[in-house]
Amino acid sequence: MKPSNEISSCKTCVYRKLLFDSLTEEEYQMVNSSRKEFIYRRGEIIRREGDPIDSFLYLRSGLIKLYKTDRNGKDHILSLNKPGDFISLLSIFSNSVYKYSIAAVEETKVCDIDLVILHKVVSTNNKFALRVLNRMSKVSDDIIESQFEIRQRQVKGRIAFFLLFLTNKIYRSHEFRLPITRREIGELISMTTENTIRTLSEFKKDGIISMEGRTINILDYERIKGISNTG
Amino acid sequence: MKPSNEISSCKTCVYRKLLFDSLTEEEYQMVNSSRKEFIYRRGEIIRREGDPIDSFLYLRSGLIKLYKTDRNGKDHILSLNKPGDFISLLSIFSNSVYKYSIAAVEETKVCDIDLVILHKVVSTNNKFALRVLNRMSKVSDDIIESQFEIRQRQVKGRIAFFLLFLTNKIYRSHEFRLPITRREIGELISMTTENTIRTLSEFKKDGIISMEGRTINILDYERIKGISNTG
DNA sequence: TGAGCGATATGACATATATCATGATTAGTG
DNA sequence: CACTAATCATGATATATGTCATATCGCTCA
Repeated sequence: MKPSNEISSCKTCVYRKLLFDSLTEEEYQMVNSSRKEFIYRRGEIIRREGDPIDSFLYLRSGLIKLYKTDRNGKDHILSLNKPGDFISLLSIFSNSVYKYSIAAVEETKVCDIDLVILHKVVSTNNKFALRVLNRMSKVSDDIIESQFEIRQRQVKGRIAFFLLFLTNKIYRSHEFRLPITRREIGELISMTTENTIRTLSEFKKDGIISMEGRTINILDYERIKGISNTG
Repeated sequence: MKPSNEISSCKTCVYRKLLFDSLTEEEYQMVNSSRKEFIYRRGEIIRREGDPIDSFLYLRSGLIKLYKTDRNGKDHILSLNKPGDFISLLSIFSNSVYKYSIAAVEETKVCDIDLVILHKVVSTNNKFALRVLNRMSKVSDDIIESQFEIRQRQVKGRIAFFLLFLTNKIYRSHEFRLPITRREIGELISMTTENTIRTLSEFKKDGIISMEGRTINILDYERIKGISNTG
């Protein structure tokens, strides 16, 4: 991890209207001056489960995973998050600790705002507080929702669901590079690495996707949708 | 569902200190006067997924389940909640709709506070707002946590985990009546009714629990803990 | 009070998924 | 550039779990 040298500000941030457009000039100055920016490379851990929450994290670019490690040392990925999502969960209001770990799955730029500053702004600007709240609760809602979707499917349906997730939510394209290893896909949808690989190979053999290493092309979108809906 | 006739107030509520002790007399009057109380019997649906959120619900006595119905009509229970837990999720701040259904699994008394009133108090009393926020985020945190615990175990471990949950979190006793059917247990821990029944029977045959209909007695707590930790 | 339905129970069998083994390929690193 | 370790890949087999069938029990309500 290293500090970013890029000159930037919340004002020019593309995600500004998601969050900061309700701040007064003074509030904005407070937030922006306390703000640090960090760059993490693929694999780097941004926060560990149990770390104290002392800042408000905001994903500027890249892709991260939220995950928890179980008692056997096996990781379970809760969600993949892209810019615009909040990383810090609601726990930041209870001044608690992280309930899961956060790692970069590709080069990722993170904004870091001191929690004391954020609290100050939140307590004086009601509109902003509500905005923060909304964005944050979305993260947990999404986790619960996707876990629900995963647990009602079996292997093929889960893989299909995951491919649709990448197609529609992450890349908005039928062609993309898998951002995570097959092992991580397994950790995300609760199945073994072997079965993940096997199922992707099967999809390829059946001609509904093409696959060259990490590069995937959704050839038969409707068929994948069908598998996601029935498997 | 029927209105409760019991004379009660937030002031004398046993859960008062969890939430209402930071209200001024005036705020308290506002909340308490808008407050309605309802009683639901076992099986009654309190809210359905998709219902608009127009009130703040608070569980006074009884036990409820939060659940979602999948595309095949199968229910998946997200959590069992007891008094002191908040039913309304954070979505109440975005004035949205329920993301899951809520049903009573035993006779349950629910306090219902008009959302407009709650918003008013929240926007003027910061301490209260934070309190509400904390209690509400706990519900989603708990759901995510328990789903994580379930998904890392297999059948026996899940049943053992569920028995420990009832023992430690719900009844605080080694002897209790199962609040839900075997089918619902399956819906909670993602397994079939048959396997749920089989596993409970096996635990009984092995002498680690006694079981007479819905009445369970944890005979060998350490053994169950062991199964929960390794299975 | 008894007809009927859901819950509990259990066995036989089918199937999904995990595990283990073994190579080939790829990516990172000195 | 070569070495090492991770990733990807696939088959054989074991195991966990689901499915289907059938029976009893015990409510609930007409």
